[in-house]
Amino acid sequence: MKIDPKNPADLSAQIAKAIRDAIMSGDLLVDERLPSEAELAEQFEVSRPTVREALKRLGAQSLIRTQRGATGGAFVNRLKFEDAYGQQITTSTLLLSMNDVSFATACEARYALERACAPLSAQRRTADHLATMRAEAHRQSQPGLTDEAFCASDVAFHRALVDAAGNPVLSYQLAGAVEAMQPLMNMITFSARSRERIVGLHSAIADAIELQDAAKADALLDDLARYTQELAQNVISDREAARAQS
Amino acid sequence: MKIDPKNPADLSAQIAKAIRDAIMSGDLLVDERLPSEAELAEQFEVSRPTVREALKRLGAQSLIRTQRGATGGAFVNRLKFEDAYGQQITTSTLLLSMNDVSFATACEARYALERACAPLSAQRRTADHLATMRAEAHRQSQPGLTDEAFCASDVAFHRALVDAAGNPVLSYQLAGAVEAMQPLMNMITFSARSRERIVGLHSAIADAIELQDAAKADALLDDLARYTQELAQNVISDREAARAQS
DNA sequence: AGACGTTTAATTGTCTGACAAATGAAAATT
DNA sequence: AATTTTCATTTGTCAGACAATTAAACGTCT
Repeated sequence: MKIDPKNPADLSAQIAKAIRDAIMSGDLLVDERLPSEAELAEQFEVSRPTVREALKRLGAQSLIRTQRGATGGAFVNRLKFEDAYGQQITTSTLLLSMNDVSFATACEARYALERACAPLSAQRRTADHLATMRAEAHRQSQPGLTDEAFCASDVAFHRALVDAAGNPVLSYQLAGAVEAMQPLMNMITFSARSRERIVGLHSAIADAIELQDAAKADALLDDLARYTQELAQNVISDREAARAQS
Repeated sequence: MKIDPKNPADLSAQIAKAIRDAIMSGDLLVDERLPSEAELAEQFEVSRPTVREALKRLGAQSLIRTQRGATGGAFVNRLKFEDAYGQQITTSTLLLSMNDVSFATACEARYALERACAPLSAQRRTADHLATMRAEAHRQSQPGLTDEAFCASDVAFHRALVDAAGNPVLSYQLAGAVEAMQPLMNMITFSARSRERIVGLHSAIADAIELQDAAKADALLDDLARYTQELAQNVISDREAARAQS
């Protein structure tokens, strides 16, 4: 973990890579303490600020945590699912917004992934998950709700559906897809009529999950996906019409 | 983008957050140049090393890129799917290895996600994707292959299957799940007999995708998932038996 | 005037040395 | 023995400096 070619640029990146590799290969174990910044500087034959830049890079990926004081230092961090959620959501959100990903593409991906969870969710759903889904469906039926609040509740509903699968890996993978969709969803204005239909589908999905009817849940998610696409298509058409008129 | 409470610790983290928020909110556009490190230091009323630590954090997330020279500086980076792949894979790999995620859980997630792609892949597969799948299946049938090479080819096969769906968001989400499985897959030693069966399933999957038979592909993936779980279970059982004996 | 080499200014990358703040352990005191 | 004080270690921050890189501005020659 100490090879640095004589390329005197990107030193901090090279050091970060060396330490990252050591962590990923198991050379450094969870909660193990790294040498102090001064020692690392000596080992790598660089200055302390350079070492610090490398450590900050690793900190940004939640690979290490630092603590001040006598027994402090940098420690290999046990990467938690909740830490990874945040990073995944940031990355996914930026990916969608910076690459001109169409609503259709993102929506297709989201519902494809959710439908992958549905059979497992139907099989393993607990009372907790069902209660959350029903509570969110009920909230969505309140009249005074803003579009943003409606979307947020929609995300919460689908999160509960995904979490019901009882597979943290799936929950993690889908967190990004579902949450990153929210900015795109916010462009849709939901009429009372469309809200009614969505809430109806949500309730039906909750019913199917409760009855452990995976095929029904799958079909309903397919309906919901189609309807969401339809709503988005209308928004896009309206905009183009308005632009043609002006 | 310049609020810093008088808390004189974690300054670089606060600055990184401020800039990150500015990027995510659209205040800073893609390819826009940030102020120079010296100007940022002045704006935030901190020293240049502190600013640099903040920039390194953002660089680690591929949110900015830096360039030296007269017209250089830090620029808001257009986050590419390929950049995000790498981060997702490191994060997913560490998540699995550091959280005692069982092979069964990871495997279940992986195949659930792949089965979500299958219908789309069947619908949109190109000659390229089919050729890759068949080439990898053929490679897997070579006798002299090491277990690692077999696994790597397995990953390539499934990557092609996922990419055939023609949805970059899906490809991105699944890259982590599929690649992060590889270290876990490597614990399995594949006998000639089990390889034969896997290759057979792979070929059959390629056939189903070529014929655009989504139901068949789904059923075959289910078979493959079950068989993989069975192989892993055997490895685990053998180990426990060996431990009990010693 | 145009092509080509040179200088120059701006910017990042790195280094040195220093001090402040936090923190736990050891030492001193009650 | 319990509590307080001191102290060493480590991270967090700062100031100033120099090297390396890069493109634009400038000058020179044809």
